[in-house]
Amino acid sequence: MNKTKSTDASFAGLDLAPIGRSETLGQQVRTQLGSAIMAGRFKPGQKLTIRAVATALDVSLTPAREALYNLAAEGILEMRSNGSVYVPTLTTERIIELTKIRTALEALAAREAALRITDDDIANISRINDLMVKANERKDYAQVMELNWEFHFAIYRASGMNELVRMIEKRWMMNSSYLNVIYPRFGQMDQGINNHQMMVRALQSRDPERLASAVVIDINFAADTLIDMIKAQQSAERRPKVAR
Amino acid sequence: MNKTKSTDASFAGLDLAPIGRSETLGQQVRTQLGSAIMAGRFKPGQKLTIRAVATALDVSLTPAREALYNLAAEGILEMRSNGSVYVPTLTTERIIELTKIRTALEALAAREAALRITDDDIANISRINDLMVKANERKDYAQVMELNWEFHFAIYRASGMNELVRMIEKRWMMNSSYLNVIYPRFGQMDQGINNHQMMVRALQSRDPERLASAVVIDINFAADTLIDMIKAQQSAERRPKVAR
DNA sequence: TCCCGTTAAATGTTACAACAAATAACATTA
DNA sequence: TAATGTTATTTGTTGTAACATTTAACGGGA
Repeated sequence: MNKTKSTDASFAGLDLAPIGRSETLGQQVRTQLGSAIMAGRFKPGQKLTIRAVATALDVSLTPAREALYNLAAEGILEMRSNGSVYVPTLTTERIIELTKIRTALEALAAREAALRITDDDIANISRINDLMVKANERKDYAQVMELNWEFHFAIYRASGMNELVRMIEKRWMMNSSYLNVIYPRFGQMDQGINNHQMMVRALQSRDPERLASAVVIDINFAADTLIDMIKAQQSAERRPKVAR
Repeated sequence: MNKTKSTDASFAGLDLAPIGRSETLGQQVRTQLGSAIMAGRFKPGQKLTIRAVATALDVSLTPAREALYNLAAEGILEMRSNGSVYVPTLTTERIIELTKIRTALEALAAREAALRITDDDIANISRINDLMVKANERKDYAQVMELNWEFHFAIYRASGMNELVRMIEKRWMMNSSYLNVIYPRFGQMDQGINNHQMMVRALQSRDPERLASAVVIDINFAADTLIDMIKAQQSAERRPKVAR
């Protein structure tokens, strides 16, 4: 009946942290590439070769390949039939599909979050939003993008559904190579700010449906502007009047 | 103005298929493991070591590791901190979360499918359902499970959303290690048959909401029975009156 | 100039060996 | 007998080399 687990009493109050066993090289490479992608530091369509990654991060082919192929397996990078890995390119059709999927997932997360969120969480989220408004006023769009990320995921994490949050994260990463496309024209972000205030109010009233529809509006708005910009960029590339 | 693509006319009517360049070993291993998982040939919690896979399929460690880790990256297998890969175990809480996600994704696929499905598709789906009813009558439950898979995915594919279909496939694979748990008690599958007929009728009327709610009912029903069985199995394991 | 075949370079694939870490098996002691 | 320390075995990690394939560069001929 008695558990034989011998928790030596002399180690009771010491509160020792488990030794920080370092991640494997493959995981470290994966992390580095992941945050580079999230920060939009790769261009859409860019080719990521195994050897380039390996030499850039000073590891051998094995961990570089592992990281690259895992990212591809997760759908964050795209692997073509010749084995090369690319930063995905977004066509209009693909954006439409991704947006529908995001809508379904993030609306679910929002509904669950509205039921479970604490007052502290709401205060924190509201604070993030204020910071984002200020960053927008001083036109620090890189900061705006980062705070936007934090704002949304603070809400989604409140759902308590970790697997769902991970899935949403991946969808966001699929878009983030287009961050640099979006930056310049973010002056009209006022609409986005409006959406966020709707979300905060919905949180305060803890109304699942209201929050969900606010999230859906925000997603669709972002998708529409992204489509506009991609179209604008494409037509600009088609007629390069001024040679570079 | 004229495209310079030289499609040699002498190869016009020949209809030659592209040379079947064999997949890489890693992909083949991945495929084999995938179908073994789908068929429920691994037990929940089972450990899949790199070397075991490598020797079983007669390849070196490299492709075996690649396949295993990709499956883990996709969320189909579970990787623990020591680097070992396991067939995931489903707790009740996890099933509840997965079910909510499945509901969101498959309802979306159903709605889109109802708008796009052709008469031929409907006829085919109805035929699959008939085969499934017959298989159920002759208690060929392995066949029932396979036809159930075909039935659902024939609908989802009609949505035209490939990415979404892939996501749903992964969710199904997460459950399929429990197929062997489900087989024995599938006599009460009659309810499931009922659900399918609701889905077929909704397809025929091309009513998105009706189809979506039928799908949701089916998913929740399956999840409930799975939870029941897991609980029953656990309590059976807790008191092993008869020694093995 | 453009097409085509040839050659060279780049890149992905795989096996293997050496190493490190985790786990299991064993022996020892209280 | 149960806890603990020790050893052996298993298993994951990573670099390297050899190989196969793809892609780029080159050059002759129509």
